[in-house]
Amino acid sequence: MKKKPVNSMEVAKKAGVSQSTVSRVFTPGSSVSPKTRKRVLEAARELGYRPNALARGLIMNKTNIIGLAMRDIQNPFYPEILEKFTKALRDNGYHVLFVHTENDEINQDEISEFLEYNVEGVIVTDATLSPNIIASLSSNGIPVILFNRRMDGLPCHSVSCDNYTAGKKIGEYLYELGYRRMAYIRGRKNTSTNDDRERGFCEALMGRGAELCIEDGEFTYEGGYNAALRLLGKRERPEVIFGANDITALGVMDAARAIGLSIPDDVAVIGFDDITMASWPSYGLTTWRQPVDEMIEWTLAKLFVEIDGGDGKPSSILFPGILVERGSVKKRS
Amino acid sequence: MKKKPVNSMEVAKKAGVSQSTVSRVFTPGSSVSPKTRKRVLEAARELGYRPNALARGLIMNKTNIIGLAMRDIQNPFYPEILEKFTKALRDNGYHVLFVHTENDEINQDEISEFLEYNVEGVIVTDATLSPNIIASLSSNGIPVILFNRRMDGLPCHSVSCDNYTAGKKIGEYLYELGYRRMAYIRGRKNTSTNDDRERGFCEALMGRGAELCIEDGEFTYEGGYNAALRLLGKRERPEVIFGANDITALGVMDAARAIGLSIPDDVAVIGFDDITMASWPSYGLTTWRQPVDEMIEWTLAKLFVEIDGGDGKPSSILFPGILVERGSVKKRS
DNA sequence: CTGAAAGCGCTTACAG
DNA sequence: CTGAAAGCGCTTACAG
Repeated sequence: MKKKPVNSMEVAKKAGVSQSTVSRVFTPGSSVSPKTRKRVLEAARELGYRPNALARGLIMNKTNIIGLAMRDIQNPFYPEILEKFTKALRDNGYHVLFVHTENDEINQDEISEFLEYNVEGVIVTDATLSPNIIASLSSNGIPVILFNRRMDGLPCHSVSCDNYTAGKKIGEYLYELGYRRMAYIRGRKNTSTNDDRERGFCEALMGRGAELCIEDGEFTYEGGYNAALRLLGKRERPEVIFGANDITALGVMDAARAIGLSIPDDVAVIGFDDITMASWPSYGLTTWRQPVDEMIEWTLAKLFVEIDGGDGKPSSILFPGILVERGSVKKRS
Repeated sequence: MKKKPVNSMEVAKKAGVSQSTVSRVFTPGSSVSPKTRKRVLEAARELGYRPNALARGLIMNKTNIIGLAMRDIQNPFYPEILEKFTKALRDNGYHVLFVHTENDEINQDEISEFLEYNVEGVIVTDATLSPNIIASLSSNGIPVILFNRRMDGLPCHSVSCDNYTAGKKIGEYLYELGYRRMAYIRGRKNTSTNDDRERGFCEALMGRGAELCIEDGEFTYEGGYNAALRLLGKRERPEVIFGANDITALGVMDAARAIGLSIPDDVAVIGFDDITMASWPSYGLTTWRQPVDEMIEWTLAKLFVEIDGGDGKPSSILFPGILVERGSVKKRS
């Protein structure tokens, strides 16, 4: 059913000029006389002409496409990220080739797509790339930016919240509030977001005489819910549970309530991310806010510099973020 | 910083064959001797060659790109849709050019992107297109499928839940349970999802001696929350509130609780969509489940038929969906 | 300011 | 089975 769209030659004929001239009219910065321009635009409008981005991309070696790979779209943290990236990229004249990654590590097929379509850069939000895949991208001169994942020693950029320090501060915060029996519900292991938060949290507690119990939660609501059930069913249940992200913490809150516990009196809960739902009255979750806007801004700035021929030196940045106190944690009396 | 990727000519030289042969090796169904194929693949692997999808798209007039336009990514209903579409499209060899629409009606710029990149089809989830934009797509032979929006008399396909009948059944269900003072919280007006649900609901109640009060809610949590506050502050508050979608209904539940009302005893709540959160223990929202998988399946089947040269006759389908009873509504005693 | 021509990286008849 | 050549729709030196 696909008809051929009109091309610049047809417009040229109609306007009585050469095809080169038509091309110039649609190339910002080219010199065309106002009269000719008008005639060409007129003809183009009548014919419904639009420059073919593929042909343009081919000859200019510039596609204006950015590859965006995202894994956990169901976690409300990410749709917001996707929306903001898409909007900002469009404002800068770029388009988004969207890939949903199934696993923690983005695979070869998913990357091939980016390579074949000659994307100008790749943003990966919550997945990692194996060193040789990053190499294959960067050997093609395609900048890669890891958003919300940290990978040291690889030829790509990364931006995330300073999860280690945040985890530590959360530990200290809870300790100072009087909590001594704590639990942490992990996200997926081997993700820097989880590991850094976990490490920071553990270190804050070490040698202070606080108990710490750890369960697996997979960064999901169900994971948080089930882990909380296990934790809260113990003889000595934790006084506070730190969920590796907000969606986990929401699961914890619901589990606690389901077995008749009240928050924060029977058990306090703290999360990480500050997704919209954390502030919903049903939850009022105390959490650590990731500075999403700054992180996105940095990502794009870096991306555009690299596309423009930046030095390609891998850089990595951590944004602090901030504790947001709501009702799910209170000072122990 | 962008280096040129290796092209088929370089591979040809290395393998000692013509460029045509290299091309054939990468074109499924072309005849190449096993020996030659092996030599070419070897050379390609060593050089890290990948066929350039843009050049291929240009010559074959087939890009393998589908344009996907989505508006309300923040509504948890849609990330799931996005994930499923992306996955299914990839399984069929297509890639997704993602556009986030800012307004209810998708605008010219957003469509230009699709046109310029020669997408083979367009899926629009929760936005509408003006007739002349649809015309410009279909005159280029690009099939358009509206997902979760109904538009009659336009040259495009549409699939959605039978919102009118569902709204009606919800009205009857509530009536039969003994509810007489009801409220409906609207989604954005002039969206078929809202209008059909509203119309069905109203008609079910008409002439039965039930009261119906309507408030605006914009399909958002905040909208639902605030509308509920208005409704529940009245002298005669409604016995049940129907939120135009689940996220609205969740806002209603939180608002009701915030002012000390219990659900469903003081006020019952019903939603629409059956998003994951509707089944969370904190909510247990009774709602109407949209048959998302079937809707997606139909969309893709139709899309592929059209791409293959279908008749282009606009078709429209409604799936019934089903009532899912949870705890937020109960029989009135 | 404008046109003729080369070339981006491919696919595909057409010969052989 | 394989190669030479044309062509997809553009941009951009190069002349004029």
